Order: sequence, then structure tokens, then C-alpha cells
Amino acid sequence: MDKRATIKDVAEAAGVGVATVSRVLSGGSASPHTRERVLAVAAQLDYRPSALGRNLRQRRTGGMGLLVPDLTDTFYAQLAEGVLACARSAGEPVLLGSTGGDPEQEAELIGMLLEQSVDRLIAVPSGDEETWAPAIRAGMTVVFADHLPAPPSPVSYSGPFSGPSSGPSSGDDPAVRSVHDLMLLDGLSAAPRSRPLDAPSVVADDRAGIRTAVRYLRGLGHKRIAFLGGPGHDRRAAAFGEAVGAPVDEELVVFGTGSRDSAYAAASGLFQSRPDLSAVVAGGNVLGEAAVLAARELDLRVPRDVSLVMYDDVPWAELCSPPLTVIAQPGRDMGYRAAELVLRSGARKPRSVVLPTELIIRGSCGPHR
Amino acid sequence: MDKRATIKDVAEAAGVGVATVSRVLSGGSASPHTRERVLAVAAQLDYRPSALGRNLRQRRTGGMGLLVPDLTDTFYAQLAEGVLACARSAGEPVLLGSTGGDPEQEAELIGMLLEQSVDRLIAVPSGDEETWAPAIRAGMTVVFADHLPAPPSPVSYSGPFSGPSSGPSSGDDPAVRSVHDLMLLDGLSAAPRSRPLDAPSVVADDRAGIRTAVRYLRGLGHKRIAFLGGPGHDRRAAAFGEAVGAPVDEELVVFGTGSRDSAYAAASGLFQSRPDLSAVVAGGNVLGEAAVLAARELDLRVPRDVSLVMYDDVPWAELCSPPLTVIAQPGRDMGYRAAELVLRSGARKPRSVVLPTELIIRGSCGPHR
DNA sequence: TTGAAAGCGCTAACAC
DNA sequence: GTGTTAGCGCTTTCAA
Repeated sequence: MDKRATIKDVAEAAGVGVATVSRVLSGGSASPHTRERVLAVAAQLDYRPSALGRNLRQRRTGGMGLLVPDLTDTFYAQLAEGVLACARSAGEPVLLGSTGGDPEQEAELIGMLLEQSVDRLIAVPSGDEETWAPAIRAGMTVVFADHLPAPPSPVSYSGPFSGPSSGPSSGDDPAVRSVHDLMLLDGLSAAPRSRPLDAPSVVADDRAGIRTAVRYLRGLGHKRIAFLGGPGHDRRAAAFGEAVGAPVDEELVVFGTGSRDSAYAAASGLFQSRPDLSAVVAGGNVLGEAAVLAARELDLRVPRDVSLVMYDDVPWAELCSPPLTVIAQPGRDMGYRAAELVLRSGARKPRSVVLPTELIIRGSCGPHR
Repeated sequence: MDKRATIKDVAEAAGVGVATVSRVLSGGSASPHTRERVLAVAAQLDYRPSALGRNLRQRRTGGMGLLVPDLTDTFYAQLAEGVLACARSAGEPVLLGSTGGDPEQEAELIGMLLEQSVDRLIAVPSGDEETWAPAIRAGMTVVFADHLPAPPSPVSYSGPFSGPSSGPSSGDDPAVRSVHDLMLLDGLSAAPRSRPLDAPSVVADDRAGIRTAVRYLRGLGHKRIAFLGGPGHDRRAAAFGEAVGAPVDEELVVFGTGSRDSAYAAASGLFQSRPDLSAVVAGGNVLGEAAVLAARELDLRVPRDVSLVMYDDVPWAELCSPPLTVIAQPGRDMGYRAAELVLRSGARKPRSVVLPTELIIRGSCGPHR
């Protein structure tokens, strides 16, 4: 009773050839009588086809890979739940990897997936286009979620903790691109880019989300609004620059590197260096968390002293007092849709999807005073 | 340039047999000269052994499965990060499944893992011992994390949303065991159990954690202390019963079923049915979140009207105002240790691990008044 | 409609 | 120390 039945066992017990069993079980043609017989025997032997044999034969592992920077970031957890839900309903396995936002770990994990012959991958990318081009050229079907890989930058900016991130202004850190540069990314300029990667993706409508938030804050009378971003928030920062309009005060756009510590340092630095700001847009929930903590530490009241809008709606946003006003993006849906795309990729080249955001007004924004 | 090199390609290019290549690459014996030559050729061809062939040959897939109830529960996300960290450093893939706390989905996912020939599994179990016995008998090495599967109950209590959970007292729901029953689980009685499953596990020292919290609340003068639990919190509830001592007021021990809605309903029901309680111990972060929300909705101030201690330290615990006093358990470490156990399971039957908890006093508890 | 047979890439006996 | 060979369980031609 130890080892499982193989297709051969079923074939013998049913008095047919293995090919027939294989056909029946994968919905091929067979006479009603044979089919019934095979099915009965298979059930009786509790036969379950081994993925091992099939995978080797087809030279590919089923299922899909999923790469995210950090599961304790609730947004990525939501996204992962969406992917898992879709995969589960398709009966497909998911190989998960957490990159820590580090392109090197990401590359290692891609290598691992290649070794496993997993050729479908959903990724919230940390590395840039150069990192990803090989995987795609190797024949992997990659669907990016949340954002696309950044274009390769001449200034190498790699690794999550490679540069000082606590500087209050982007000007202190050569690795942090200026808002103007970021706006170029967003297609606002004709700056030539080396063969942009055209991979399908599922992202939120960052531009609309940010624009709505900025307009809302403007409507409350805020003039000095800051943006607090993290890795992968380039598009959001660009949208922010666009929304506030030129001239952009570059000291008001600050980036952390992905860790909670760095986010806190960035937020704290921002508040200290620019006490004149009256509102902050945080590019993700980890940054929002950092902003709340830093504000509290500096005795800044929300929203009396500073208004806050956070990207990502997470359960704890309501727990803060006051509850946080957020730009909600459908994390779970994004994951689900990405999984659908990658699974249906057999048919035709999947097209990208942009999902709507929603400004949910709670209590963390008040009138400028 | 399309297809990857196989072991045969390497063997031919190096002028040796495939067995030699296999040996060299897996650290077997070979002459220095041969070894060097093979390694050089392999590197030159960019050869990466395919897991497909190896898996089939060894009739087992490497890596490990990981089953958790819900990744958006930050504690499970931390645990998963620990598992992933260990797996990554071992170069092993992780197949992730989210069960939603539903034994049926859990069983399906176990079936999927069996089909993939994954024989090592880390699980935060939802089903009971009966659910798990088959998998273990089938030869899977299972390490349980956070808690063990519940013993099979004569009253079938299955599925996350199978029963009304919003009742304010456990007495309303026949599926919810009484505190006395729960204390039996904890070995406080000699009630005979059917062949208890002896699988290795990595859990927190729930009893000490809960006891410390209850003593702390007692020290603040609280007499009517409630416990708000969820699936898998049986041991915690039992420890609670033990810590408050007989006679246990059973109305003060309430369970949700795992969803945020049910947790909120349970918390709200508890507060409304027993306005005389002055402190609550929440058995997990989702329940703590629910307690804060329910208290706010009912205009109960924390900690003035009700003190709160939450199991799990999560980043947002500090964001609440007042910041939440918590029983911290090392989620990431638990995952890491569990992964170590399951990976080293080849050597000898792994022994269970109990990790310490720590009461972190913040601001959500005050003196009884 | 069905069966026999050829592998997929790898490891482990076994022979040299 | 090294090569030859026999499969692992499955799918897929190719004949019958």
C-alpha cells in the first residue's frame, strides 16, 4: 500500500495499453466501453497521474512562478492571494519566491524557476529591463504585476540597501532620479530608450489615482505637497510631478529603498527638512505606515499639522486614528487577472490590463491651515 | 540558442560519459583533471541540470510545499517569509497554497502536492487529525507550524464559514467547544484520544504567552477578562482558561471563524453581550484588528473602557492609537525553523520546537476602573 | 479505435 | 575512476 499506482498498473488491470489510458484520462478519443472501463479501474486503484512523468515528457513544469518583493507588505500579500485563488481553481501549482526587492535575489530565483522548467511567471519586478530581457528571451511567459521593470539606467542603482536612503531630499542621493527624469519615464518626453520590453502586465491606473489624490489635497487648500515613494513607484512619482505641475519642488519627492527602516528614515527626513509641507502622498502602504510613525515621533498631528494620503487600501488603514484616506487599488484582482493572463498565454500574446483605483476618503486629510 | 544544453551535450563536448558529468556535478568522485574539464565545459555551455529529469528519476520533486490559511494575515505572511528565506538559501523551490482556513481546500491542495510528488510540507493546518493522517501515512514529511491539527471531533466542525460565528457567546454555537473541552485538549485531563498524530511542529509557547498576558491584566486590576479566538487558537483558549482559573465564565470565551467579518461579529457580539468585561485578549492579529474596530464602533475607548492585548506583533500594532500591547511570537523564525526541520528530515525524525513569546507593553492596557 | 515503442533528462547499478 | 545501460511515468507518433 506504499507506492502509488502508475499508468501501467491501470493499463494492465483494465486490459488495455498505456496509450489508451493516457488518452482516456486526457480526454482523447476512445470507445465508450473502453473509456468507462478505464475510468472505473483508475478510480478503483485510486490512480492519480504523476506530474513527474508528464513534465519530463513535455519538457515543462505546469503551474506558474510568482515573484514578489515582500509578503509582509500587505499589498503584495493581497496580490499573491489573488494569484493563488486563480491557480487553485485551475488546479495549477504556484512556486513562490520573495525577492526582498533585491535584483540579485530576483535573478537567482529566476534561475531556480528555469531549472525547474517553469515557463510561466508573474512578477512584481525589482530588477530593470536588462535583468528581465534574458528570462523573456529564454521563452518564459512573463506577466508583470503592479509595475513594469525600470528601463536600464546608466547610473547603476541596484540592490535594496545599496545607497543611503535616509536623505531628506532626493538631491542627496545620486541614485535617486529627479522628478524630471521620472517624468520622462512616463512617456512625457521623446527620450529614446533601448528596445523597451513589451511584456504583458497588470497594473493599477497610477496616474489617475495620484492625480485624484493631488486634486483632492489641492481642493483642501494644500500647496506644499510631498511624495514619499519606494522601489517601483517611479510611475507614481512621475504622475505626482505631472499632477502638481511645473515647477516641481524636487525636495518634496523622496524615495525609500523598500525596507521599513528606510521608509521611516525617508519620511522622517522629509518632515524635518521641509517643515513647510502640509500634505504627503505615500506611494505604498509601507511608506504610509512610515509616514504615520515619523509624524507621531516628530509630534506632527494628522491631519491638523499634516495631511496624509496613502496608496493601497489595507485592513489596518481603518485602525489608525484618524483612519487613513487611501488610494485603493484592487490587489487581489490584480493577482487574479495576472494569473489568468499567464495561464491563457497559450492562445495569443496576452494584452496588458490597467485596473482602476479609487480614492477612499477617511480622516487623515484636513484643510490647510 | 533556443534550447538548453543537456547532460548529454556536456558529456560529448567534454569527451566523457554522462555518468561522469552527473557525478562531478553532484560532488561524486572524479579525477581532478576530469572534474576540471567537465566543469569548464558545463560553464562554457551554460549548462544547468534540469530538475525534470532528476525528479522523475528520484520519483520525488525537490523543495517543499507550504500551506497557510491566509497570506493577508500578517502573521502568516511573516511565517511564509521565514520559510522562503530558508528555502532560498538552500536553493529549493516552495510551492505555496492558501487554504482560506477551509479543510476541503486544504485537502485539495494536499492532493495537488501529492500529484506533484512533493513529499515535504510545512502547514498551518485547518483540517483535523483525520484530514492529515492520510497525507502522513502516504509518506509525506509534514511539519506543522503555529499549531497542530485538532483532534477529530464527534461534532463535525468543518469549513471556515460553516456555522454562525457572530453569536456573542460560545453557548450560542454548538460548534464552538466549551472552554472546559478546550482545556482537555491541552492535556489537562486524561480523556482518551484516538492515536494522536505525532508530527513534528514549530509552535510558540502559547501557554506562557497567554499566562503572562492574563497576569499582566490581573495586575492592572482586571477581573472580567475575555478571550477572542479564531481557528487554530484552541491551545490559546485552553491556556486562557487555565490562566484565569476556575470557574471559567464561558461567555467570555468567543470564537470567530477566520474571516475578518466573522472576527468583527464575534468581537462586537462579545462587547455587547458582556458590557461588564474590562479586558480582552485577542488570539491573533485579525481578531485584535476586529476588537479595535468593534470597540470604536461601540464607543468604547481603549484602554479607558476596555484594555486589549493582541497575540502577534505586526507592524501596524504601533500605528494604532494607543499603540497595541501585544504578545509577540517570532513568525519569521517559526517559518525558518520549520523549513529547516523539513529539509533536514532525511537524517532523523525531526523533533518539535517551541519558541518563546514576549509581552510587549505599549498603550492599549490601563488600570481597571 | 487501439497498442507498441520511442524517448524526455537524469541518476544509480554495474561492469570495466 | 569512468563508461554503459536501464529505467523513472508519461505522452505521442506511427502502425495495425
